[in-house]
Amino acid sequence: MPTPPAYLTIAADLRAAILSGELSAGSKLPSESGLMRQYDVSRTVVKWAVAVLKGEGIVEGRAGSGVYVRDTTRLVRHARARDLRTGDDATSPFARDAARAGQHGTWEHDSRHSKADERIAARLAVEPGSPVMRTTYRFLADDEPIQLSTSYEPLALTAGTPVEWPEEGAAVGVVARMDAIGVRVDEVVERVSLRAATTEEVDALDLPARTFVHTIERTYTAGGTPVETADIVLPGGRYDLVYRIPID
Amino acid sequence: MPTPPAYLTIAADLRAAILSGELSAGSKLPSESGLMRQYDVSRTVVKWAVAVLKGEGIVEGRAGSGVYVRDTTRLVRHARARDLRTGDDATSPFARDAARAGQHGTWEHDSRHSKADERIAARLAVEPGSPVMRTTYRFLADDEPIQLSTSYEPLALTAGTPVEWPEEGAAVGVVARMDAIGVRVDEVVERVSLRAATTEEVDALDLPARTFVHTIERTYTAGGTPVETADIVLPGGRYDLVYRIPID
DNA sequence: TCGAATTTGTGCGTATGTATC
DNA sequence: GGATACATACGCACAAATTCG
Repeated sequence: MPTPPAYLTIAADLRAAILSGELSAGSKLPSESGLMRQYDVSRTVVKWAVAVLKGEGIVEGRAGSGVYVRDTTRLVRHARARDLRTGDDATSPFARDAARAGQHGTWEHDSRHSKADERIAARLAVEPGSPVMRTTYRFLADDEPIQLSTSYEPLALTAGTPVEWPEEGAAVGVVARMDAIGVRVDEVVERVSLRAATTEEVDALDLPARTFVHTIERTYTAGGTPVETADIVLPGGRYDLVYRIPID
Repeated sequence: MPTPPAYLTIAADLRAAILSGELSAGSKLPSESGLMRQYDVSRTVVKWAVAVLKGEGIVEGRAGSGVYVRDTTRLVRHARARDLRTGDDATSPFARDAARAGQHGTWEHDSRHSKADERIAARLAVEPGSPVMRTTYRFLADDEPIQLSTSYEPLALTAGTPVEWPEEGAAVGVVARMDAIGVRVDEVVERVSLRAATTEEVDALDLPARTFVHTIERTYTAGGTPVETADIVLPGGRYDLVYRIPID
């Protein structure tokens, strides 16, 4: 049986200490010098060990200070029919999820007219170049950025109606807004994927470099016709996604 | 404007070449010696650059051979009411997903009586230590392992019935099997999460070391009572998860 | 079959820059 | 300012796996 390399052994030890709670969120790992002495290895080995944990997203290095255990408390994003079918008293699904976690959910948005590129056109079943309402969102929980989203709606559907501008009417949420113009949304499809965060996402979400994100392609349809599609970006390891699907 | 470190520049160059298709799946990256000459840097820098890409799961090193671009074609796992409500002619949801991707889906399983630990007991709403049927699965697409799953059913529900042993009856899938004993499954909840793969998962799924996996906690309920719960493990970056949720 | 060349994996030592305390 | 800590980088060495003549 081959012995594992030293840097993996050290990484495993530190990981176990973190998962057991011995090293809690926010606490500092032993310094590189300390680990060098403790394991009698070179700085190279220590750096590779810590790099493994950084790659797993469970620690974060700060130059001049130390390496710290990241907060792993998870937010939960719920997707279920009941939450989407909102009434007049509704708040947004995001605000509700934040409230469930005891946090205060807010968001910034920016809506403007745009044209569908090939990817969005295919998802909305319109011609490339068709006019769409494009809205970018940045969601904050207790003032920390926690979710990005870019939403597209075909203007052929909403132009001139009271819900043309997503954040300016009384109705909240795609289902309620479409309902207000007589469009009955009856299905939502989400495609969940995983990839490394881009540098833009690292900046916008205040993430450590080289972390992972969940990406969700969400499309609402009414009678088979897409009425909204969105690209949603969530920090990986900070979110659990919960789907509740009725059967029959 | 600070210039990015050399190793990130090299990583970005290689990543761009991969994403653009210039370096296609299965092709070999330039050797470390080649990159050292090309960028006029030390071997250390090249190794850090490649380590970034390994951490992103887009390349894979093979000692003595080279570093290769990983296959990024994605399987799609569908979760929707229509697929779960299977009739007599049904195949498993997994086999159907594989067929959609033009692959041949098979699986191995191992069922045995067991006792619910705390975690499973909470999910099944039974007392810890209660008897359960525990079934482990290993799913293969074209003979390559692609998914792991461990399923638990309370024996209080199924013991002595024709569906006690999940893979031995005529009915396929949880919904159809429960239907056969008069239990009407009406909801499934899935919680999707993300974490680094364990060494066991790396072995069982034939993954390169230190990659990510999606984990899904799935629970079927009938009238609010849990009838089955499962832990599902999928290689990150190889799977897209699609959820289709009816509204109203 | 064998051995040499190549390539990655692991590891040591050192140096400089820069952020933090 | 000085001490400490991490980030980046150079050079070297040997082991292990693979490739290929």
